[in-house]
Amino acid sequence: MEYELNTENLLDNMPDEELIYNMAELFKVFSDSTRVRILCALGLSELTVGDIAKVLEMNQSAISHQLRMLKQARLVKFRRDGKNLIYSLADDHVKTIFSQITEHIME
Amino acid sequence: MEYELNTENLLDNMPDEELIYNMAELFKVFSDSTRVRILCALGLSELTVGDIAKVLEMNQSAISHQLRMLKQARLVKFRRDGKNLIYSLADDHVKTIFSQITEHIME
DNA sequence: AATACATATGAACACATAAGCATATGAACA
DNA sequence: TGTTCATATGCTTATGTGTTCATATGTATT
Repeated sequence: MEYELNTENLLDNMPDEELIYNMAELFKVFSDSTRVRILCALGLSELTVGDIAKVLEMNQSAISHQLRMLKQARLVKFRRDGKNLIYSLADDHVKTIFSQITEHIME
Repeated sequence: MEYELNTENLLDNMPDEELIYNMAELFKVFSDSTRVRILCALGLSELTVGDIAKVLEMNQSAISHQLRMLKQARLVKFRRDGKNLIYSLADDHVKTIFSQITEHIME
């Protein structure tokens, strides 16, 4: 009788497909340096779209497109102030995740 | 005198470009469900390439390509056992990062 | 040495994604 | 109501990415 991997037990203990998919989707949001830069900037101060564009020296449209993704992922929120939309980080997980990753990179 | 954002202070406090780039690169590794599934499987047990292919019901070549990325990112390691290469998770950060993300998703 | 087996690699293709341009939306204020 | 300003959106293009197929590499076994 040959050794054979018992895949059943493994499969039973694997997180379900939907969770894995969602994880990957969330990571995808962090996987672009423009978005990471936006998040870092917002980590320092709440900012309008125009401000972000200025700080990152990028097109307003590009920033707007990326903010859309960040909103969908619930990583940023915004409030209106006159004609401006002021964006800020949605919660503290964002920061925690960042620090973990940074730790890994630093080693 | 109009309000104007002082971008200098912000820029001074932004992490440097290289770190941001590296962060994004690492997140990129986590941003594909195949890779996440591989990492989950390895979280449960060390496995050969063939085993992983079986468990995920995927092409051996596809797994091999993805393992390459995971190796480059130092998220997995391997040792040889006869004809087989046995892969396992490289360290505990991987798990920590996972749990943070999961928490965020669950909310 | 020859063969079988496990894994890696290169090329090709199909699909996803970011950025820029042009333009639409929508709030503020004259 | 019309104009202005900040932001969002649709379209297009260039670039990147995952998978497959075919094949190479390299280790064990006879």
